[in-house]
Amino acid sequence: MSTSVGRWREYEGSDLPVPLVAALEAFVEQGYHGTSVRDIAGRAGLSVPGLYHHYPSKQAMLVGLMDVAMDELISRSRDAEAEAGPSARARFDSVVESLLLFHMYRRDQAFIGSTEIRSLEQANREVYVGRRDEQQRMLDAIVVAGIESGEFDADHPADASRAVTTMCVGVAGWYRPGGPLDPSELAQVYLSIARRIVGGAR
Amino acid sequence: MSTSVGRWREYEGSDLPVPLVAALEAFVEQGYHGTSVRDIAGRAGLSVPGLYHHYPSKQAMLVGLMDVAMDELISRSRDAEAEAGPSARARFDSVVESLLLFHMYRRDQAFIGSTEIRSLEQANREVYVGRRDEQQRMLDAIVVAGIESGEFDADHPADASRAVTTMCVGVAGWYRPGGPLDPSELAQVYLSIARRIVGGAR
Amino acid sequence: MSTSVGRWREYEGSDLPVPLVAALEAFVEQGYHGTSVRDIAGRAGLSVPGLYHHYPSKQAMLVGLMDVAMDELISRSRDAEAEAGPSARARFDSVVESLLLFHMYRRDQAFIGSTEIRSLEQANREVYVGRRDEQQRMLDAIVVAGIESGEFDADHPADASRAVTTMCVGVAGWYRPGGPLDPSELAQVYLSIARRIVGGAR
Amino acid sequence: MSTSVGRWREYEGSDLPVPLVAALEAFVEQGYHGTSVRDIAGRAGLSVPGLYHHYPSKQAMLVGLMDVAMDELISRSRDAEAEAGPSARARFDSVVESLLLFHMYRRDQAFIGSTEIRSLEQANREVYVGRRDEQQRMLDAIVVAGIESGEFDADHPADASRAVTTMCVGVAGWYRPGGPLDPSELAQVYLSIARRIVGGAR
DNA sequence: TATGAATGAGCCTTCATTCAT
DNA sequence: TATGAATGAAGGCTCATTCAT
Repeated sequence: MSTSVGRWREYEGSDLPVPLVAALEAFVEQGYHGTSVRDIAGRAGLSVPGLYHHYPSKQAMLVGLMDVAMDELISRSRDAEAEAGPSARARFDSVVESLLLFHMYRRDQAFIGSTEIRSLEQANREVYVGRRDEQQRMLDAIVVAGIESGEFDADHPADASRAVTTMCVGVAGWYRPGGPLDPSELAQVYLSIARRIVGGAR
Repeated sequence: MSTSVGRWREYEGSDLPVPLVAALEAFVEQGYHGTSVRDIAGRAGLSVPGLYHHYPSKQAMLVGLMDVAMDELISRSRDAEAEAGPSARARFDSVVESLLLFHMYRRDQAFIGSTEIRSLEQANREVYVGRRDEQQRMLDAIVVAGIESGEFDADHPADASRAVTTMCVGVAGWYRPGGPLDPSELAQVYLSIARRIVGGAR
Repeated sequence: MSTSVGRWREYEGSDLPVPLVAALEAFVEQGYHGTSVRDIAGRAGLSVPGLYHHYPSKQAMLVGLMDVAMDELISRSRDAEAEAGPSARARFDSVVESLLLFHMYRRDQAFIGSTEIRSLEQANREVYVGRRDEQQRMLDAIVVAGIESGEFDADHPADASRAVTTMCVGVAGWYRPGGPLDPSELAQVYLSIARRIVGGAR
Repeated sequence: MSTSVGRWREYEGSDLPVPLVAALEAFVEQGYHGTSVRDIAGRAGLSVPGLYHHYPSKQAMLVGLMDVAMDELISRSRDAEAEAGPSARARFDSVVESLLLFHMYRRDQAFIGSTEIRSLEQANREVYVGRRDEQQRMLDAIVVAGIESGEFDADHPADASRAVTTMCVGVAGWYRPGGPLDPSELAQVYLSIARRIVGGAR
């Protein structure tokens, strides 16, 4: 998934293949180990071997799901940062907004991406965690830069950065479309909280 | 689990029965559905029927684990609030500190308490979620009180309160004993972040 | 497969169709039931339906393989016998040599022909076993004739004949090209053993 | 299985556990890969998990079967050789008779032991083939000793020894109890053939 | 002719749970 | 109290085979 700079705020329905949509739904409801391949196949309108024609294993579906989500998350947050220009505050606002939007518009994928890491097999997990940590370091660097430039005044930059990420990821755990605020409004609410966490002049 | 007022900061090893300790370890590593009863029995040094002698089902072990944890969390945070006196800021600090300490000292139980809710059977889940929401409402009320009294200045009290809780719960996802800061030091770091979220004079 | 009289000693590469070569390899390595149609198709460089275009079923491939082998075995041993003239000893030598050569030059086919009989479906098995028994009777008759004529002195003609056949068939179980003796030399070694089994003057 | 010297000729019903008897029957009829665990369980009068309570895998049943058979074969042939005293001819007669009796009285186990080697997993196969080769070397050594002593006059000792073994093993492929000759009579017939193969004075 | 996609049936294995002892 | 033995149901996955294209 790649978005042009400026398009990181725009979301359409995910173009996930039908079997992955089915797997995603099932994993969200029941967890990876609580979901049977038969269940996924049923939701996808396929027979079990029909499903295996597209994915060689249940694990491959989880990996596919998590990879697509991580690709999109990284792509959108990079675009957001690139668009923001050099100021740490602008980059922080842009990246945090992109994280928040992603965790609302891609709620289910984001939820699985944070709760099913332990269900990845060793090798897959290592790759995934590496990418996630890289993503975290992007925000860490912005916070550190903002403190060095005097734009932020957090006492513990790494913890502040982690708290912001935790909050953004947490959104995927409770957000449901159809509430009183739409995603961009909610994003502003949580962005204002995130700004408080890193501090500095407002 | 009940603590006297004033003792909510003190933690000893959990007095969980051996089978629940075994189940807890397994659930943390592999998740509820990824863990077999045989695995739990093996970790507990029991035969499978021996385990069933103590708990009627795997689900009962999960419920037991989550109930014990929620009992302790509620008990400690009530004690913390009671000890703090009437000021919203003092109550906020006390309760948030108690949440943070609990999520470090009872990391595994807290982790399971937040990640395996979907593995609870319907009836058990309803009861548990009710208690969790009640716990959340305790912090919500403090935040609202602080805003009304002018102690806090958060624009969106409910979201601020949820952000604080999310951050505290998130601690259980990454905290490991043996880091550079001990739990009480780390609690101060995150408490300072929580204070920023609700704002107001410092 | 048909050979002119006098050519029963001459072997070229088997002209087995590609899919049967693939099936043969796989059956030798893994057995009939241990081999999947996908495996055969892969070895043959065909898609699965492409393979089914040539053979209607896996069973048909086994039958094809065993029929070709039995055709060739019978054809060659008949030619060998015909060439030998009337003497029982000459016919014995000729037929046994042809058996030995066949089990070396057509080692894999001979191996499958003796180990996968139970994998033939009832009707196919009956036909195949009938042909194999007919082949055995050919050697039996020579041994009996040799005893009646005084050329052989085996005490138990049927058992001697079976022992000779068993030994020849057994060759397909261990012979590998590239050893110190070439097939015609090895055939002489085993022919000398066969002669001892039926006995008589040397 | 261990037999005292002198008892290597005596056979009682094999004391194979019920599940192994069931597996043996099924493997003989259908081959290892052609046999399902359900089939074995059914023959054994057990449910499938009941069967797994006793054996951890289908492969373990095959290994169990082949190990028991090889243990008994080695034990009996060693006893037979020990009993025979120093003469090569006496040792040959004794060992070959023990091989023949074993392949009749333990026909099915011997049959599986020679036809399902390729169904053993790598590691199991290596161990098994090592033991089988060791067993073959026992007969090889006797034949060589007999040639050196002048008791035998085979031209190709290794081939003669292999031919004898092949013949003995082959017996398991066709022998059925209830024929005109009982095992000890049949053993004498085949022993006389084996003697011809190694030759020497009679 | 060739193949991507599909499937009913079945594979080996493990599940949570029970019960006689 | 504890456990060896057992089981119905289900697990992930593969089988031989088919068919629309």
